[in-house]
Amino acid sequence: MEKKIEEDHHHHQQQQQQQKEQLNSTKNTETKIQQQIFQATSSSSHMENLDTSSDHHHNQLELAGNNINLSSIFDAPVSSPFPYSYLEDPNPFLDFLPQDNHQFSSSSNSSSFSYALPLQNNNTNLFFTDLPLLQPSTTKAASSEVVNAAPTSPNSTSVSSSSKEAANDITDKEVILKDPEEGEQQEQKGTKPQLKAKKKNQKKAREARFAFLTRSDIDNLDDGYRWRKYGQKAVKNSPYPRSYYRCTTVGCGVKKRVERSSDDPYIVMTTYEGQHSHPFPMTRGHIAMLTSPILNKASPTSFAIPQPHYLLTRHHQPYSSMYNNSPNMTNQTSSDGTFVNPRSSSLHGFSYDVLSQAYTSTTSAIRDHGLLQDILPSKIRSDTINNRINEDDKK
DNA sequence: CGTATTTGACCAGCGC
DNA sequence: GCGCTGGTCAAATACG
Repeated sequence: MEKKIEEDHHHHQQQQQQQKEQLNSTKNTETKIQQQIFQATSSSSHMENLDTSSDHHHNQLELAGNNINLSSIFDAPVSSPFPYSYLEDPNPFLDFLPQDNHQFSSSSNSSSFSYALPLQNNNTNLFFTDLPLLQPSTTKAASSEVVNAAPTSPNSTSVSSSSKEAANDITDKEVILKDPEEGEQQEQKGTKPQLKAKKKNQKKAREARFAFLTRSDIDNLDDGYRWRKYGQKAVKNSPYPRSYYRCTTVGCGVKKRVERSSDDPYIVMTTYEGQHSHPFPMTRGHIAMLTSPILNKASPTSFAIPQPHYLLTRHHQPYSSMYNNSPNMTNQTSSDGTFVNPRSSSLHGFSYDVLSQAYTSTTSAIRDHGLLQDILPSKIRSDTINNRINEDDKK
């Protein structure tokens, strides 16, 4: 059994290598491919006939009639699941996007463009980022620059929300997400009984999750925080393993899981769990960036000053695919389905509002999902693949 | 040598 | 109760 897993893993690694090579060869057509991906996801009819994962732990994808509730991928809301760079950067990534009429649209001269496609009956925020094709070593180097000199904490905003367990027991019960257990958990390391107790507690008060879809060949994206990998597991029905990371900051119990889509190896799903109990570790590059006037409108490729890797390389440019039907969001969707930036490119307010909106609006339907097979309905995934194939055929 | 990663083992939860 | 799977631990290993 284990040998088989190992063989599979080896096979997966080979696949990944091949796919990375493919990535380079298909890079030029990415923009169009990406566009098709989201055209596919924009149709509500594509939400029909979804199959669920055979993963018994995460196959609770909700099907309400023909409508899949993507919001259910979140166990619970989380206060600012994104690191500083997403939520508190005064020069948010939205500023990098085309902003005509505050609509996100495809960019004809760049592989970076964004779509945000509101789906019916979906409260979920699926953030897509369009990442460059870089070597992991580069990311690692950027991460190593991180120092503790941060100003504000992403945790400063509290979000009213509900957890999965709460949702299971008490529908629509809202709880305030805090992280009082994180310190305790650190202290409990030691004996196995303690570990058991810890795990039980974790199960009872499981941290919130926030899934983030990214297009990249880099698995462990540099989001500005420092992460230590503590595990890796083969994922059922997926050729790609899932990696487990924990924030390296003492006392911070935030975790993240990283896995690739089994159907689209270009898509990486990062699932954040918990809240950082510390300020965002700002790099020197960050400081330089924050004071740089070029950030607002300049092309990312024109950056010349030292900056965090993920910003230099447009790591945090989202597809901005916000699946959200909250009242506030509804009016921000144009008739053609194009997402309208509700905050006029002010990410600072935008993201928090979007997140809290989504979280508080999904309290009755939160289940234990959050991993890739749950967040990307198979129909969408298959559409993605089909579109990619079609694109290849056109060449 | 300190830190990060790898990886086999272990545990808990769930379905049957 | 058993088997499967996800999640975590921690010793071994790799790396800078």
